[in-house]
Amino acid sequence: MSRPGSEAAGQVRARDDVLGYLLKHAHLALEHRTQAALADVGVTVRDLGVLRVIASGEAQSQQEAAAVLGVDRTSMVALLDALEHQGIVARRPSEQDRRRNIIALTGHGWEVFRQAESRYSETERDFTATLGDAGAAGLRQALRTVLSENGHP
Amino acid sequence: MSRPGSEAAGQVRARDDVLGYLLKHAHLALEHRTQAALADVGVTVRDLGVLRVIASGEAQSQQEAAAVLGVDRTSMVALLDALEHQGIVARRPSEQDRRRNIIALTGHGWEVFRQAESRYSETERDFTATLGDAGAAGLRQALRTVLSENGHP
DNA sequence: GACAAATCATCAGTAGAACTGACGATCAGC
DNA sequence: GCTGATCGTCAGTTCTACTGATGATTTGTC
Repeated sequence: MSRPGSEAAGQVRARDDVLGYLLKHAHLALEHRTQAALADVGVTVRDLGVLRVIASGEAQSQQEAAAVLGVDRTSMVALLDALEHQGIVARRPSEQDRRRNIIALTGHGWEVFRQAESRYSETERDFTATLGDAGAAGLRQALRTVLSENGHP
Repeated sequence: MSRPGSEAAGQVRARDDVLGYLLKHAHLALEHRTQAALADVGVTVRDLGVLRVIASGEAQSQQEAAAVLGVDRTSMVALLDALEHQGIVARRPSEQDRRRNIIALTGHGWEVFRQAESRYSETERDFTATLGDAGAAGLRQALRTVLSENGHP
């Protein structure tokens, strides 16, 4: 049991043993490096996430994209407004359901996406370099496992 | 090379292969579960982080705590204001340097911390249950490695 | 076919956290 | 003793997230 006082420190878990801390800061560090790598492509990390779900076909409508990315549907509006204004994505009403907006990459959008994804892959490879290929794959697999076991789509 | 069109999807990396996505959502999922587990203790996830660096002795002053946690020094003021108001932490000016505030847990603060940390540990164990002890340790180690290799204290 | 309920995108307003720039108080170097 | 730097604090700005409402449209029910 922890006692108040200077000797108690040894009984408290060090911060680099706390999974929440490790996940948060690993995410932050990678995001920070990615942001720098994407700077001259003209898109942000958030944008790249949106582009990815559109390009992969995992999402067709705005709400699908929002759900996959875990962002609010109302935030997606502004996010797409900016991308549409840059000529990277285009919205058109669905023919089956005219309430929905089908979002797609423009020709220019594909070029931007290809370039941004290339920069990102490079950054990620660099980020996990010391783990080796097997270690990086193991890390991904472990994260996939905990996510799927904790109610993730 | 990616071509615009419906056949391009297969050539785009799936989202659950993207490390940034995995890290972000794993962090979010754990934070979400922790928040629920801490609800009736009366502290937030952010608070627990602060309590931990104080309890472990990793930080004595406000700025040290802010630096370790990666939060802004100005945000730390409000964070500590709330904890002090709840009687969980106490500020006193350092005797060596009277610009600095030494922050410490009160007796009640230690009790709250002990309880919150216990809830958190349980949540974390549950979160990584399917990985097994070795798998969870491997995940932590991999995260520690990439962090230290990417300029982290 | 007509009506009620649900869904999609949007917008306005609100709340929270991060960051900037400034301030007074204090310390360290010269 | 003076100058420059550091610590905690505060005010103001920005960014994101979330709530609640709206209009347009679809789906289900009678």
